[in-house]
Amino acid sequence: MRWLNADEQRIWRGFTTAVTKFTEHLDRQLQRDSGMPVAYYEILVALSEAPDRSLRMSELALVCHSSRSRLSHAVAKLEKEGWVRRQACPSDRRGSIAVLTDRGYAVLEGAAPGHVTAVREHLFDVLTPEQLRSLEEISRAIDKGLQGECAQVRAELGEF
Amino acid sequence: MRWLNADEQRIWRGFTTAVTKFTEHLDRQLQRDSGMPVAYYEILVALSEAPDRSLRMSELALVCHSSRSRLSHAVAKLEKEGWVRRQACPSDRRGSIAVLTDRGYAVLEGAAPGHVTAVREHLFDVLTPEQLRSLEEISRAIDKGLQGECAQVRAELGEF
DNA sequence: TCGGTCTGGTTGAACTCTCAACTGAACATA
DNA sequence: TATGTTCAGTTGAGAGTTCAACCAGACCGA
Repeated sequence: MRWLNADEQRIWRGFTTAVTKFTEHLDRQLQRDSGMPVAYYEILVALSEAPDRSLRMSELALVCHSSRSRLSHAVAKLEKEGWVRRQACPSDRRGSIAVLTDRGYAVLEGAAPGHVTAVREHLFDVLTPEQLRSLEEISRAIDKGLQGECAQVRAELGEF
Repeated sequence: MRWLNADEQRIWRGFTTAVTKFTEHLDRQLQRDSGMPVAYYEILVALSEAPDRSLRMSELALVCHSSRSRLSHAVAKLEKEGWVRRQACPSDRRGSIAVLTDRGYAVLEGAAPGHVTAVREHLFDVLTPEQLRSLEEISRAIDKGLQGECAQVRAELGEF
């Protein structure tokens, strides 16, 4: 087994530090200004972009990179807030369809500007166009390298 | 306020997707193979690298980019496992020093190879040297752009 | 049509994290 | 020495996540 050498360690720690701080900042901003965690925001976004502002739970889980369980709990909470409602799936009686309510849409409209601003300020404004191109490639490479794993998890646990 | 354009959205989503999948993979691997979340692993690493394998709680929080509260809960758990113990700080009676036990060190030795392998497989092995250099710069830029925010949070909440 | 298996989704318990409140010690000032 | 403030760390409650167990409907071969 090969350890990380000094260069690799520096890169690794720099990367995790940046990602940790960045995601925590976004989470804190959204929680403070709109009272919801990023995970819930992403559910609302996914629904808002779907036809009829609705998606089956399994589709939604896929889009949000969320486990079924997590999504189920989250949608339960969002439903209690009145931002989402669930309705039966006509074609498959096992299925359940999450629908973004008007109130949910309004909340999303209120939350989006602050969130987008935070993303812009701390990602797009601090990187050069060249670095952004590079970041896209890097993301794609990491994602691709993870395909196998995720498929395996899906197979083993019926998750994702 | 400026929304993200199509290019920016593609980059943004690619980035969050990659980061989410990557960190979840690491967390799952460590939890499955060594029964601990990455956050706890990082505490053990930080202690193992400190002189006498010990650090004051506040130092440890700083190194781990963790809030005092989170760290306190985490160390309580690690103490219950017998991987860490707390002792009084001689120079400041408010202080508390976390010490990595031999058992804790052994657990870390057992967990490290799998974790490092996962990091290598899904980060260093999928990126070119050029991309790694670029990633380091990108991380540094993001981190730097967040300095102000973190200082502000520190000031407001006495956290970090 | 029956039984077995797979799939979509939910649930509860255990765990981790966050936030705010709190304790006790240090420090500064009068 | 008394008082107010700051600092280190802990605690408990509430919120979100994970994991495993579960239910019910769909699917499939005999």
